[in-house]
Amino acid sequence: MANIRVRFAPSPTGHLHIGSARTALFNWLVARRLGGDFILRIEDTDADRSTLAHERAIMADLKWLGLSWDEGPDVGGKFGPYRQSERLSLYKQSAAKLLEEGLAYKCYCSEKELEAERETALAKGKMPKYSGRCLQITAKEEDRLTAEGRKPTIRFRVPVKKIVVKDMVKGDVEFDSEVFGDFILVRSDGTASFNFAVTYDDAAMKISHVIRGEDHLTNTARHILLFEALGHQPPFFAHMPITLGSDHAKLSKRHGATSINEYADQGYLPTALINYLVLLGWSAPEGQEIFQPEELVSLFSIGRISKSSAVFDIDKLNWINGQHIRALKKEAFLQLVTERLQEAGFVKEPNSIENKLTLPKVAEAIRASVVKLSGVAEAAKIFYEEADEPSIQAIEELKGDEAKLVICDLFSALSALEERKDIDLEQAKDILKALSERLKEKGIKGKGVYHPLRLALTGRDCGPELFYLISIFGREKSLQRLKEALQYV
RNA sequence: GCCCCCAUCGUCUAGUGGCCCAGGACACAGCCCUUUCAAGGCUGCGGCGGGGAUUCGAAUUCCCCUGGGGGCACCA
Repeated sequence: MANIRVRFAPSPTGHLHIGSARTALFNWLVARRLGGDFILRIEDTDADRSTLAHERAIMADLKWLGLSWDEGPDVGGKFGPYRQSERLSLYKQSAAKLLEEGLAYKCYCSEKELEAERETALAKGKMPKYSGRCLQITAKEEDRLTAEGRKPTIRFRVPVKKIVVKDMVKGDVEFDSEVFGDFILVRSDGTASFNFAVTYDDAAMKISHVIRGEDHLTNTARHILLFEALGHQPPFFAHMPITLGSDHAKLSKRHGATSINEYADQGYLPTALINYLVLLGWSAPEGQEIFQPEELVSLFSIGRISKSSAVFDIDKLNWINGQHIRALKKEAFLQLVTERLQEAGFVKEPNSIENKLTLPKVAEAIRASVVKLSGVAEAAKIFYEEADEPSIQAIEELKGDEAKLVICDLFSALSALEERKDIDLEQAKDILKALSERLKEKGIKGKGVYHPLRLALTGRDCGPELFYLISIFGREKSLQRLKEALQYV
């Protein structure tokens, strides 16, 4: 199959939605997998709702996800322009031609009249459809209506026939064109309708595969008719199941965060989001579940897209994000942790000598417990804030003779170290090992050793491993904390 | 109301007539590891919507029912 060309065609009416992102992803995967082109086309024919700011936001979201396009309004391409608002004259020309060929006609019906018609049809239990009344209109009537000030729309004269959508996901789907009436190609204000602009552009831009949500399946029947009228071979179609919320209704704002940027803010990794999104409706042949984007590119196939819609499950996303966080290279994770700690105000000068030394240790110390990046500050705060006031229960625990012995032991071990010298991870481990051996002789071990130390150092009963604490705090801060703890003893 | 799509554990899914008294993952529960939490490991819980038909044999094919979803605009 030569020249694979796929497109993602969002309307710039908001941020990039989870569902749209998934559509974009599948298109991108097909393009990258088959060595085709991925085209970004902005469908802004609805001037009231479309804004340039939204267009930019969507592009930023796509870039954040790592979905790069080969042609688009910003990068150009051979088939531009890539904003439908800039293609209006093309649509007009095309519509004029259809009019001339008798494949379309002018309709002078007002919105009010159409609304009344629709209600009648609905009441009678029919699929609402345009009657085709204006098809019969005479030149005289036309003059009269024009004189009245009516501005016509241009309707497509839908041929009566059966249409088979050969869908790569759903299989052959048959429609009877009689169920949908002559639909509008050009609105009375002269702008193209969605159905017309989409079809015209997919033809003009030589799109080979249209991959979009299942909600467009009925439209596709119309589009096929239009492709024929336009004298074009229709592209291949793949309608993927849509994403549902937990109540099994189409995913929307009331289900919580639905736009990509919200997930970015919460600290989901773009690779994790991609990983999760692809799993909503696609599965790898070997059952693999965790992938980097490049792996997906080599594994993806339209044939393995499932037919039924999937429910968005935040628990699984969280798990996948954790997997991706743990798979991150040390430097990459360090960078992300540093950013979050700066935002939290814990780190002012990431390049200071001290931070250069401790930040890598902090990052690794909290890595296993972080699900989302938004949890970084919380997990790392023990290193930057004052120790918690020990609870009454903790104080009770510290009061024991054994606890006192343990704390004093570490105190003297640390005191013996050279002042102002950094305690590295290995050294910290050695110190604790030696301490544990000394105390073992006195019959104190396991929990009896480490628990009091953790309480003394952090005031908490959970957190990263102790050697991290000592190493990151360093000699002075550790001694200080131990001394403070001793006052409770 | 009409048209279209879909139907395997709570959720995401594997499964294309015998390999399936259905496999994996998340979640949940228990155990192990561990000073703790987390991570990790192990075990468990849990499903082919119902009814017919085809067949020696159906999760898998066909029909009906039921259920869910989508569409039906001078919105995209």
